Amino acid sequence: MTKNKKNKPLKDLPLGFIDRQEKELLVRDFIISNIKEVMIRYGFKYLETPSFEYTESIGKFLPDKDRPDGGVFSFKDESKWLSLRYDLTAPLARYVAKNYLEIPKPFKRYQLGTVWRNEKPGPGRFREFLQFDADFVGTKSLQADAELCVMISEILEKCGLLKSEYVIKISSRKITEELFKKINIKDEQQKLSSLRALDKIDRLGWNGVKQLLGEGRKDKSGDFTKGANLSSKNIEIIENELKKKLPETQDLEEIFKIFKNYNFSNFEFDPSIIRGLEYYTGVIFEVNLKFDVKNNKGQVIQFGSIGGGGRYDNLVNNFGNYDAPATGISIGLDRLVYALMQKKEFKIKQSKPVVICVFSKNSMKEYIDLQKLLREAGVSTEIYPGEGKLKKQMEYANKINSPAVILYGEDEIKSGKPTLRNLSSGDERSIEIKELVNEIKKII
RNA sequence: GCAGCAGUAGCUCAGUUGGUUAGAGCACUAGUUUGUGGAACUAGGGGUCGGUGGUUCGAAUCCACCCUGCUGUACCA
Repeated sequence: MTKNKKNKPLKDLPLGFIDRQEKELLVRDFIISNIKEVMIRYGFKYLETPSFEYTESIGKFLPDKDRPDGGVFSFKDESKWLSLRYDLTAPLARYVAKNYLEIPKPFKRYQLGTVWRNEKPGPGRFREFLQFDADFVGTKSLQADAELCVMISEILEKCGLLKSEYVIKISSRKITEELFKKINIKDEQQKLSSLRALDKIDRLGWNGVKQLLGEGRKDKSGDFTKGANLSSKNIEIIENELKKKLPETQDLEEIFKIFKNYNFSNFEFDPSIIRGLEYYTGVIFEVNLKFDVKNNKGQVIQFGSIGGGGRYDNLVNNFGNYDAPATGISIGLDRLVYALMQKKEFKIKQSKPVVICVFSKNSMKEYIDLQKLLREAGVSTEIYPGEGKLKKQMEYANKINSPAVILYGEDEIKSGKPTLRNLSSGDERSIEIKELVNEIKKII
């Protein structure tokens, strides 16, 4: 405990940023290794792009503002604004536009990377998080869209999920497009707020959504949200259309046929899937987990999707004249980790070294020889990394969940038989050095 | 951004209608066998009671403003 708190730097983290512990990182590593393995088998190229991009390269909306804010972290460098990327799709579009002549067409790439969003964090949602993206650029074939769904399913199942624990929900922007034509909504703003309203079905239900399509909605705290102001007749038409159980657009009919060829059935047609992003043009999908996810207080929370994607045929085009229709998927890895950690199967071994206690600095050579012997045999081992009484060393070993402690004091060194103490049972035995590895392996 | 609620030790919280040096549990440190952890016991460290200003003889407690957090909602290109 330090005195004199005044003028000390803050030990707090900025809003929405967190330290991540080993337990979580190991699960993440496990997922990543599965992703890489699947991506190689599916023939995707591995790409990395920088964290920063010119603001104008990853968002067409900012140039005339003197301060680009609204969701991204930005700063002005010399004369240009730079931003931390907020997703991996915009940088991909930039990459393809920049390297169009060299890359194979179609171009398949996957990427793992941290993205940043300057938004209000929520449970399991942070301002810095890891995303996984896989995309096909330069093809209109729905084979690509279908393969993304099959591929993500394979990854999830490799990670240990059962078919009953997740589902891919599918729809198409063409459905809402035709719907707007049918009820004759032309105002872009009105279309947009209608889409946003529809996007909230899973959370607010049809009741809430209808309020948002109409005049507006008052939430639990008493705050009022203005709606899209559609007529009640039109709202009714929308509801009826979107409650249909069968797809009526050509792209969906086709992709379902492809799923059949893959013998892939773990999907659901759900016309209420919208996806917030404006750039989608066709098939859209969302990956939803079906088991309960709890917060740290043990309450079941509304977890929503862990990712999704869809077809965006015009994004690359924004950079120039290359016509590069594309489709892709993004997964929020940290959210997936958060959910998977709650499943019992995910007890991944953390590092728990055997601790060699230090009795005397004069015996360091002997400790090091033991340590070397054990480490070379593949046993996680450490010499107590400090000084202090045996009691303190035992407390340390206990704290780090060490399986065993080796006592190698003067007497033991003289007789050549270290004492091995099993920390879970408390048993203590004198062991020949050549038997040490075997004995320890029994304990671990 | 908007709305509601909250802010007392590292953590979880108590603090009675404003009244002396602000408390507990856990955690931490040191002891209770100078070679033995997880239990127990003893002692100890650690708080400008989120901040600033005000009301009052007196404020953790009342008032105003600000900051931060939680929840809902919006935004999420």
